[in-house]
Order: sequence, then C-alpha cells, then structure tokens
Amino acid sequence: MAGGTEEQIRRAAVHLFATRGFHATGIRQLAEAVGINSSTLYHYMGTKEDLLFAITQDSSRRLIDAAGRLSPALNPQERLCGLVYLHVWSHATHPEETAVVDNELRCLDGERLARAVELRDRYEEFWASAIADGCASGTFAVQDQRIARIALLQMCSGVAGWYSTSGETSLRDLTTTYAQMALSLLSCGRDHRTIERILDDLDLQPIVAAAWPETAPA
Amino acid sequence: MAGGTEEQIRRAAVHLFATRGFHATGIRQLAEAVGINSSTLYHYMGTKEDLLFAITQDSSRRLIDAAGRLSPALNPQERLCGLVYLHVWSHATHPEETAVVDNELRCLDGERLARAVELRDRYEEFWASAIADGCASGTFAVQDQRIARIALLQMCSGVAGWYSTSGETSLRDLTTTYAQMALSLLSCGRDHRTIERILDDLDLQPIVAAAWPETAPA
DNA sequence: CGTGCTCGATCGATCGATCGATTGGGCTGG
DNA sequence: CCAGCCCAATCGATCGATCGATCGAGCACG
Repeated sequence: MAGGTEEQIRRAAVHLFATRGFHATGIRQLAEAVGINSSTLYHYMGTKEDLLFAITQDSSRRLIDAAGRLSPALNPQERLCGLVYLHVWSHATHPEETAVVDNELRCLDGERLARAVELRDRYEEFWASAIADGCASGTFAVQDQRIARIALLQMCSGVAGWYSTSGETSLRDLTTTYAQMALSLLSCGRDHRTIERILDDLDLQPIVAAAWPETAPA
Repeated sequence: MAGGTEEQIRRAAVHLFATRGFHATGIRQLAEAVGINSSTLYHYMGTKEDLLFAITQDSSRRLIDAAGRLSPALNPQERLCGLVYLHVWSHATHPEETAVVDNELRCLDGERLARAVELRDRYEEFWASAIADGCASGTFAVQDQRIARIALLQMCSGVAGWYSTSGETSLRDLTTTYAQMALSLLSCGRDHRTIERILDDLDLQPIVAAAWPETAPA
C-alpha cells in the first residue's frame, strides 16, 4: 500500500502540485505529507523543480507512448476515437498527474520548459495528422484544422478538472461521450452506440495496460 | 496612455498573475513593473489577495453582465451563438484577465473562493439553460447536457491561451469558427456563412461596448 | 499647516537548500 | 562467527534569501 519512500514523495508531490500549485507547495509541506523530515527529501530528489520536471516528463511520455501504440492501419475516424479515448481515460484516471502537466509547465525554467513543450508538440502531432487525414478523405470537415485540434484537446483535458470515478458517469460512458462530441465537432456525427462499437473494436485495453502498468491489472 | 497609478497597478498585476502565476509574483516585482516602491502599492490596494480578488470579480461580472444582456427572445441556437461569441471575444481580447480568472481562482481563501465560484456558477447557468432549451425543442441533441456544457466552456476558454490579435485569424473568423464548432458539437451543424449571418443579425457590438467600455470606442 | 503620496528601513515569517552528526542493516576479511 | 567497515537513510540545526506587510519620515502642493 505504502510503497517506497521515493514513490510516496512522487505521489504526495503530484497531489500537492495539482491542488495547491507548484509555487504554493512548500518543501516542508511536502515532507510532512510523506511523514519525513524536509532534509530527507533531498536524499531522493534533486531540487523541487527537478521533481516537477520528472513528474511531467513521465506523464507526458506515457500519453505519447500510448498514442504511438495505436495501429497505423486505422482510418481517421478510428484513430481520432482512439486518441480521444486515451486522452480522456488518462485524464479521468490520473487527474492530478495530468493537471500538473497541463497547468504547471510554466514553472519550469527555460531549457526544461522547452523540452516539455517539445513533448507536447510531439503528442499533438498525432492529433494533427488524424484530423488532416480525415479532412483530406472527406470524413471530417472543419473551418480551420489547427483551431479544431486546439479546441478538441482543450475540451478533452478538462475532464481532469471535474470527473470523479465515484460519480454516476462510468469511464465507458465518459470516453464514449467525449468521442461522440469530438466526431460531431468534426462534422462527423455518429450514434452513441456506433461510437461504443468503434471503441470496443479498437481493443484499447492492451495499450492502456502497457502505458499505465500500475493500473488495472485485471 | 499611462493612466492613474491604481490603473497601472491593476494592469501590471493582471499581466504578472497571468504569465507567472499569483504565488510566483512578488510584491516587489509588481511594484517594479509599475515603477514605484513596493510600499507605495499598499496606498492603492489592500493585500495581494485583495488585488487578485478584485481582478477576478471585475472580469467575471463583465462576462455575466454581457451574457445577461442577450435578448431573452432569442431561440436556443441564437442564444448559444451569442454566448460563444461573448465568451470567445472576451478571452481573445482580454486573454490575461480571463486567464487569471480561469487559472488562479484557487489562490483565493475560503470565503472569497466561494464568492468567485458563485459568480462562475451564475454564468454557467446561462449556458445550461440554452443547452437545455435547445435539447427540449429538438434543435440540439447530446448524450449528456452537463458534460456538453463543460466541454463547450473548456473549449472556448482555451482561446485565451493561444490566440493573438496579430496573427492571421481575425476576431470575426475566430468567433464564427468557435460558434460553428459549438453548434456541431451539439449535433446542430451549420454552414460557416450561416453562422456569420446569425452573429451579424444578433448585433452584439452594443453588448460588447456596454460590458467592456474601455475597448473599441469606434 | 495639512493632506495626498512616496520612500527607505525594517518587521517576523517562511522560503528552498545544505550541513554535519547519527543510526542501523548488510557486507567483508580474518 | 565476529570485528570492522561501509553506506543508504534520517534528522536537527541552520544557511542566505526572499516573502508580504507595516511604520514613520520626508516631500510637494494647495
């Protein structure tokens, strides 16, 4: 349950950075949350910013890794549904981690910020190509592909801010609803049941299990 | 150009809070940006948090005020287009102010946070009723009205993070594109030209001029 | 003389980070 | 087996810097 000290520090930092913010989180506050002296923290980490950087890199890489595992044989509609699923699933099941990536990147210094932004751009490229291919094939129709991509990502990232696994909406309904909204926004409306079938056929569980090994060993 | 000292402080605070964040902005840094001693700040404001609170209240109230000026005679489609227009327009023309409201609310203490959230809820009610009316009349069709509202607001708020008035996209194209995406998401797809006509007919300039008097005296 | 502003000096508190000292489990050489 | 040692792990104390905020003196203008 507890895990190693380093893992506890990581978890406490994610929680505090997400809820209070990076600059509002003190080094002593973090230590207290773990139950150790603030000096001991530095036995496991570098600076506070090193810790933030490691958290964001891990989280970003997992999402990129998952997106990269989507079959290249998928058509644009299937690819977009898969991207929405992975994005929403990760933001719903790891809301604090993803919120830190989405909101606290600016706390990084120049070089680290650049590396973080590079990862984000790499991830967004998956979305850009799916949208571009869909528009080229006539499946999608949007006024501006870049704006549509930004809008979709922003909309899906919002999940981290409100969704609770203990609420009335299941993860399955959540991901399906967002995939449906995404396709509708791209002028490619589909029935809810149709989206469900698309997502089921994609069989994304292995991808999720590979990118987030610690969750759902079932 | 300069304005009174109080106005300069307000502007500098909005800029710093938006770019660095509330907790990362020092009182001396703020004073330096205005060109005065840090002590002098306290002649014009209360605490740093008072300043943040005043900024968020003003910004929130302006948006609520604008939304409240939309004619009650509008149909759901027109109302939603108007809400998207006002939201996107404000976030595009006042990106720093709106970013502070969207990202720094958690820096407020309990009572002030509650007051800020109450304003936000009041604003979101405009969106909720427009979506509900549209679904009831068959104009809109969504799986979950609450999720759709959250997704739409999140998507429109993102404008503050990337749009630049010096870019290639005009404010007119921006607002029209977002209104089009919003209607599409609600399964009410419309042609770009149709949205343009709807927005033109709404004649929202007087509303914008009333809620944001300092902008666009033309 | 008084009033509206501004500033230097300074407050106590807290910040992130480092230091040396101590502890205890595990490995090694005899 | 055990004496000697190493090293990861932890802590209390403390570093210099900065934090938000306050106070009273000084200044200019009416």
